[in-house]
Amino acid sequence: MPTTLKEVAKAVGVHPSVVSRILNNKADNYNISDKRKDEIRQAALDLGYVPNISARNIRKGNFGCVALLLSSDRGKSYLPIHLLESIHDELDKNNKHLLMTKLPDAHSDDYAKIPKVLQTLMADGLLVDYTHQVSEEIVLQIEKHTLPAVWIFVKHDKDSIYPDNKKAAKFAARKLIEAGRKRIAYVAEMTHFSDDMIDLHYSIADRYAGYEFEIKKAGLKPRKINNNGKLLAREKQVEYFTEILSKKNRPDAMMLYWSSLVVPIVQAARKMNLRIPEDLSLITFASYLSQHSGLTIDAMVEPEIEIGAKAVCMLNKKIKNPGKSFSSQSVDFSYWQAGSV
Amino acid sequence: MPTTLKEVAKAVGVHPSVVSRILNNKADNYNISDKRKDEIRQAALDLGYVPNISARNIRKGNFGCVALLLSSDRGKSYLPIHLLESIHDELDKNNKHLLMTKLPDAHSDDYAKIPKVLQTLMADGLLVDYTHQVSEEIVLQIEKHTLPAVWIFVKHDKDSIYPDNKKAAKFAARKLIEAGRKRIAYVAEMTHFSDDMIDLHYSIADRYAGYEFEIKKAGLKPRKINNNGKLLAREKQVEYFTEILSKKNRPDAMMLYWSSLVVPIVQAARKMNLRIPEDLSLITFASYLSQHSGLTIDAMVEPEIEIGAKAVCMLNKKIKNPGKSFSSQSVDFSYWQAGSV
DNA sequence: CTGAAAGCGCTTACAG
DNA sequence: CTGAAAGCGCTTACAG
Repeated sequence: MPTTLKEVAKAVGVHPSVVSRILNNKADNYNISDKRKDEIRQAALDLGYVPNISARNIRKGNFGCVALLLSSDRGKSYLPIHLLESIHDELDKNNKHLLMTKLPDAHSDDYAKIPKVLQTLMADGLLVDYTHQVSEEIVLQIEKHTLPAVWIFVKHDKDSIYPDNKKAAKFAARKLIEAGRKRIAYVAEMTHFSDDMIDLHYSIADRYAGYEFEIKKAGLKPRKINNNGKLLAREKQVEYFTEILSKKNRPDAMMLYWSSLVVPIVQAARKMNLRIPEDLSLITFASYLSQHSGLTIDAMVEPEIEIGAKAVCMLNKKIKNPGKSFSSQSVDFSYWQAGSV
Repeated sequence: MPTTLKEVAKAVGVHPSVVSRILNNKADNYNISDKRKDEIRQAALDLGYVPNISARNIRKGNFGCVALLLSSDRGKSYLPIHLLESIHDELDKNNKHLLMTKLPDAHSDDYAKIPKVLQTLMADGLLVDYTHQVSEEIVLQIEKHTLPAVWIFVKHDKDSIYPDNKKAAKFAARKLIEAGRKRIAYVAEMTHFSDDMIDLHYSIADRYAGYEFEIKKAGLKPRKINNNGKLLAREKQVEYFTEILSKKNRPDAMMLYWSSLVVPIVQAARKMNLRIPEDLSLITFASYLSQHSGLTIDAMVEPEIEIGAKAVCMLNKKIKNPGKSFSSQSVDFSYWQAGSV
């Protein structure tokens, strides 16, 4: 069993409160001799004393901890390492810890577990990372819960931090227009979403809207490539894009919903002997990490670091002002240039 | 301030201990009437009562929590989402929470913070994910620490869970040999490691060793492609591989240290009009996620889910048997077939 | 300078 | 069936 404060005190022959004061540097007002301080600190070290945080927390009345709530379903929450690190670092500045928690999803058997999970959480606040629209029930459960919560990658009126997808899409479209492209297509995601997902992520609508807006403004015609909304197996994708690129009136530029589309499109382009960017300009949305993992295509990069930091800031404010809500904030994408436009 | 047990008790007009017993289902032996049970549960619900976990933990003498220790340095720890989820799920089965903690690295200014971080951790055990050899100092700090620890993705004699890279490399080499390839090259990583990293990850040696073993066994000649150990900018990589593939005696198969090498090699192959796999067979090491993010190359896939689960198992055993060590365990890669061999 | 005491919110033998 | 009490390990006014 771990050493307690009492044991350290006994070893030195003083009262536990003295040890506590010295170890917590609350002794400045008391003119305790350096000798005694050293003596006590050394004893704590020798005995391998580690303060019991639970005991401390119970006194302080908080947990010094924030929980990151994730979906259990693969694909329903988005947790790139940079987001995680940024959340951690920002919490660390406030001497708070980060707790990871997957919440059972609506259709799962464990659904009834949610309240239990939320109850057993040792956290002062919640960071909710449900990338895709989550069931009403979960939202309700979380809002009903006493803990302050901030939502990330989701567009709510209040208490959310999300990337400005529409603005980024406009920016990307303008890049392609400025490059002199005339037949600029938008390629929607085709593989990521399962059929039973009714509520789609806001980025799906917003990216297209931004694209459409700029294209029309430039007097061009929007074209959406999405295989009629049907999923397409990985193997079939190259074929699909090859066909599109072999038409007479083929696109001379493409804007991709997500970087997973890059591989089949680049393969199709090479098959058709189309040079990038001379014959075909490409720009995609991508994760921050893509910049460092060999993406050779220009990208609108998710502002994961900033989102993490801002979310923690907002959550801290909510923790300090219980019951208060804050306006949601959008964050701009950054632009990663790789010579494909 | 949150509702306490006492307040619930007062609302119903009973003693706090009664409420505690009923809410924790310890009331079976006491024949408490269903009516009273319902009454108390309802009151707890109405008042939004959430038990204070710190208070509970302090009584139980543990934290119900395990900390995952990560490096602060990008690239020094490897945290794919499936590993994280698997760790979470396995802990969840044991009603334990997961705490994320980045530890300052040896060369950082915050280095002195390590002991403090370790001290302030509310955890019953440590899962250490320092993918690359970590400084002696950190190892020492962690071993000195009273908490039981398990290391993942690292090959120690004791208390570690790691993937069997040598075995996987042998398997991959055999695949290429069985496909009738004669000029099988091994492509070492060139971009990931900075110059100042002296201790390299064991996978670097082990993968090459496995490859070399099988190649020699088959009477073939090992060839290592690594640009003389020098880093190569992304842009230069396609050039580099194009040159290699344009030689008369070019490789007819390649085994890649990591999937980040796929893009430049595939691009170079297309430039040279080499068909995959007819003219060039490829097989790479990759993360579990790659299978779902459009990797079109056969891969030895990191067993992230199994590693997470096994690490948690071992850690649980260590928590139950303080001071005891366990033999390290290796875990096999799985093989992802994508038609490139 | 130091100690005795109260108390954070909870659980659990123990007594009735 | 229920209550009074002790105690988990700590911190912090309060008293000396």
